[in-house]
Amino acid sequence: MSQAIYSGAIKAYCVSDDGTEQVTGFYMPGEIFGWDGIADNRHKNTAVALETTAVCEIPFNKFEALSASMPILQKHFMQLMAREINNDQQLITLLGKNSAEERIASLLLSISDRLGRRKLSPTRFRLPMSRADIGNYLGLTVETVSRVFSRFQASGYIKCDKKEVEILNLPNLSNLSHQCAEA
Amino acid sequence: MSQAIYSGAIKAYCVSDDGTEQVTGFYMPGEIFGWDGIADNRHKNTAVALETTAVCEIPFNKFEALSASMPILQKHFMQLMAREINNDQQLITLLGKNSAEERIASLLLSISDRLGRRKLSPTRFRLPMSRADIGNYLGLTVETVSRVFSRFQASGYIKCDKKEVEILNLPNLSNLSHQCAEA
DNA sequence: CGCTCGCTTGATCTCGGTCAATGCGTGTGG
DNA sequence: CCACACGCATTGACCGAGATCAAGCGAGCG
Repeated sequence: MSQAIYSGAIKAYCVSDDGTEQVTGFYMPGEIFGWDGIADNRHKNTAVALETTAVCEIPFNKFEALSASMPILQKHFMQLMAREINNDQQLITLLGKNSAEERIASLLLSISDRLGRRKLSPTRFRLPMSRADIGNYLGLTVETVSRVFSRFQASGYIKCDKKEVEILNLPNLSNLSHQCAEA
Repeated sequence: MSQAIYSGAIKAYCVSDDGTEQVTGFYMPGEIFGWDGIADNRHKNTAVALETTAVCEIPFNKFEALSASMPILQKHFMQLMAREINNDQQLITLLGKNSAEERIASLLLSISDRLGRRKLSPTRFRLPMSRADIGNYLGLTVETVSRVFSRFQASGYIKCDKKEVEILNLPNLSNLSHQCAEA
């Protein structure tokens, strides 16, 4: 049914019938993904590890049995699904209303924030995904992603070498991505 | 917790802290919305009726009690939530990868399809929402929405007067919106 | 009657997509 | 060990879809 990530990173994406991929999210340690399969017990989404990754499979039928005896578990899972919905809707806002710079600033801040919660450095990290994945996720081309990274670097917001990123000016970045707080 | 729509139509949207609105969906008779509130028992989303609308409120605590005694109900609701996630991810694809014409074609077809399921005419209907709402939902400006409607009409795909729409060439429209089948 | 609101249409501008070239690290085979 | 290819990232030049600005129009309403 779903999977909890121990270490590493995952990209989730779905392919439409015309063959194009849409990255729907990046998942990092401590996060859970794979809700969509519940709808019809057939995943429309696929997931690939972006680096060496350890996951914990949670089969749906096991979960059903468990939650019958533990109602609190059921509520917890519904909350996690609802959080997924909120995340998606945040992404929808990002794609519908925000510029390339705003989208990438938001992504960087989201990653920073999520790493911070896991007690990892929120200002120095390695992006697990490629520029192409970022572009796909944010509805941009590789070239635009690359240009924005360069521009951010020129402005002194970040320092980055390929996937290695250091956030230098967090306030300015979050100023760019005036989005609601991460769920 | 959530609401089932008897008649009329609803637009759901959320406002970010900078005050901008993002329409996250249109809901029609027989559909259910309001999942997001489960995450923290506080809705980030708001809903307004677009026309005279009758809804049925489903409070979360009632639901919890019910589903404890009826496990099948719980599964059913999780499936509905998962469908919501799938819908959102379809919208994400639409916003990230598709042109203005493709987005609007998809919306028209989605409405057509959903009306058809309720045994209403899938080719002649009245759009319950304004051009501005459509634009907000699809990440477009009012002007672009209006222009695309005009272009579709010029191409003989649809006939429309303000909110009254008739689909003349369904194959061509679905050709435009080469998207995966609605969940 | 005059006002506002929603919709349409036109003119212009701009952000980001497209096309193309280059660099760079890595793996592979001679 | 070197040559080459391949994937990924960067950068530049150009172009176009859609945003922005502006004007006009019909319908509803005080």
